[in-house]
Amino acid sequence: MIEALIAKLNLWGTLSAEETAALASSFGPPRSYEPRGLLVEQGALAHECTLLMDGFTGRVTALRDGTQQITALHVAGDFVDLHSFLLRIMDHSVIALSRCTVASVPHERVDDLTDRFPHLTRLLWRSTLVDAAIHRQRIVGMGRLSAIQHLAHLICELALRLESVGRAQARGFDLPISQAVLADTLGLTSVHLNRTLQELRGRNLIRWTGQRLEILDWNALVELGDFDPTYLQLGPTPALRASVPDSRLSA
Amino acid sequence: MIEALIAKLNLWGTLSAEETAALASSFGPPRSYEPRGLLVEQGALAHECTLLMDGFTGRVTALRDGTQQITALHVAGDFVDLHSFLLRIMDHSVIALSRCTVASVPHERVDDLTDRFPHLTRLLWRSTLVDAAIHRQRIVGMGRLSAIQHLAHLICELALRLESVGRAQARGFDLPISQAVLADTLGLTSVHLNRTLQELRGRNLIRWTGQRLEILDWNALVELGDFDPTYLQLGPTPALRASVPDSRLSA
DNA sequence: CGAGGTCTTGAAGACGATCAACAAACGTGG
DNA sequence: CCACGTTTGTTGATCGTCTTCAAGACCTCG
Repeated sequence: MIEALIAKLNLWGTLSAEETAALASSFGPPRSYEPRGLLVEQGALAHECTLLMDGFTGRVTALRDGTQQITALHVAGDFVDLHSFLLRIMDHSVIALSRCTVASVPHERVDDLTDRFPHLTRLLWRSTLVDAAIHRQRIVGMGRLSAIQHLAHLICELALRLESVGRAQARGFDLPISQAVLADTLGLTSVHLNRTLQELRGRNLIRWTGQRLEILDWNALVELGDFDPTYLQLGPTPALRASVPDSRLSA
Repeated sequence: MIEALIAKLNLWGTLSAEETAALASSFGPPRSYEPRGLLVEQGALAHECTLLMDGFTGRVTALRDGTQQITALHVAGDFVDLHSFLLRIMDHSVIALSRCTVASVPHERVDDLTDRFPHLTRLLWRSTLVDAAIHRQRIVGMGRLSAIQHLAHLICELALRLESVGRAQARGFDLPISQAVLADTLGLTSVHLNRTLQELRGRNLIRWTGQRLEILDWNALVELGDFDPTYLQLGPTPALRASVPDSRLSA
C-alpha cells in the first residue's frame, strides 16, 4: 500500500533499510472514504499526517460567498497534509474526490523520524517542495493560460504523476472525478469547463468517458498547455512517454 | 542583516545559541541587485540558497508567448530559493523587483546544517511550507476572486509579512515596485491593474504614491479581499493591527 | 535635452460567467 | 426490475470583466 510512497522517495535518494522500515511501520491501519468525504477540516488542529494510497483527494478552500477553490489534487503516494506536521492549524480542508483509501502517521512519530533520520527528513521535505512547484504551475496556468491551455496542462501533469506511481499508461488513466471538481481546480465554472472539455474532445486530443481518460494526442496536449515536466522532478524523462508516437507529426 | 530570518524562525520555535551561530556563520558576503537583476535563472542548476535581506524579489516563470507570471513575491527575511537545495534545477527564475541586497549559503552548508540540527531543519522546512500556503492563497485569489478582491488580499498579505519583519507600520509600507510587476503577480494586464488600483484609490482604501503605499482603511481591505491571515502563521495576531481604528465602522 | 521606462486613458472585442432549463446517469429502495 | 430522487453532464442566451490595441502624458536619469 505504501510502496507508492517508498518508490517515490527512492526516486530521489535511496532510503536505507532502516529508514524504510521505520517509515513503513509508522502508519496506522488503512481506512476508506467515499467521494465528498472530509479527511481534514479547514481551521482544525491536525495531529497526524495522512498518506493517500488509492483514489483522489483535493485541498479545498471555501470562500465566504459559498464558492470553493481546489488548490491541489492528490494521487496515490502523495501525503495530503504532510505540512500539517509543522503548520498544525490547517489553512484548507482535504476532501475525497473519488472513493479512496488512506493511512496516517501521528505527528509525534514524524517528529521522531525527523530527529533520527536527516536523510529521510530531506526526502519528505522534498516531497512538500514538489507540492509547492505544482502550486506554482497552477498559478501560471490561471494567470497566463487560457482555459483550454490550462486544462491541457493539468491533464499532462496528472498523466505523468499517475504514471510515476504505476496508475497510468501511455494511452490514458482512470480519472473517476466529476467535471465540477476539475472546474474548481482550474478556477472555472462547471459550465465553462464542460465546453472546454468538448473543445478538447472535438480536436481529438482526449476522450473521457466516465472513469477512463484516454490521451489521443500526447504531443498536441503538451504543445497546447506549454507543458514542461521539469517541475515534477520525476528524474529521467519517463520512457513510456518517449515511446508514444507523435501523432501530430504524422497527421 | 540576517536578524530578520533569525527572528522569523524564532517566532515558531526558539533556536539554540549553537543553532543560531551555525546558521548565521553560513552566509557569504552581502551583495546587491538593481531592479530587473537576475538572481537565479529558470532551468539552471543551483548550488546555493539566497536570503533576501532588503528590498523585493520575485519568482518569475516565462511563457513561450513572451508573457510572464510572477508566482511569488519575497520580502526581507525570506529565502528566495531555499527549495533549490533539494530540487536543484530551478523551475523558475528569481529576479530583483526593486533595488535589493542578499546573501547566500552554499548547498553543502545547508546539507551540513540539516545533518546536525534536526530542530533547525524543521524550522527551515516550515518556512518553505509557509511559501506553499502563500501560493495556495494566490491560487484562490486567481480562481475565485475578482481583480479588486485579489489585489486587496495581496496588499493585506504584504502588509502583515512586512510588519512581521519590521518593514511596515499600521499606516502603510514602502513598496518600490512597478504596477507591471503587480499585474504579473495577479495574472492581470498592467492596463487592468492600473484601473483596479484607481478603483481602490477611489474608494479611499489605499494611497500609493511612488514608493509609499498607505493603508487608509485596513478593515475594508480585509473584508473586500476575504483575508484571513491564518495561513501566514505569524503566531498571535499582531498587536499593531488590532489597534488600527475601524474606519469602516466609524464612517 | 533626449530616451526609456512607467503610468494613464479610450474604444472595441473576447473569454468566461451567469442564469435557466433539461437530459442522462447513478444508486437506492420499493 | 422498475420508480425514484439526486448528482452529473449538456445546451442556449445574455452579460460583464478583463484583454487588446493604441496613443499620449509623465517622470527620472543619463
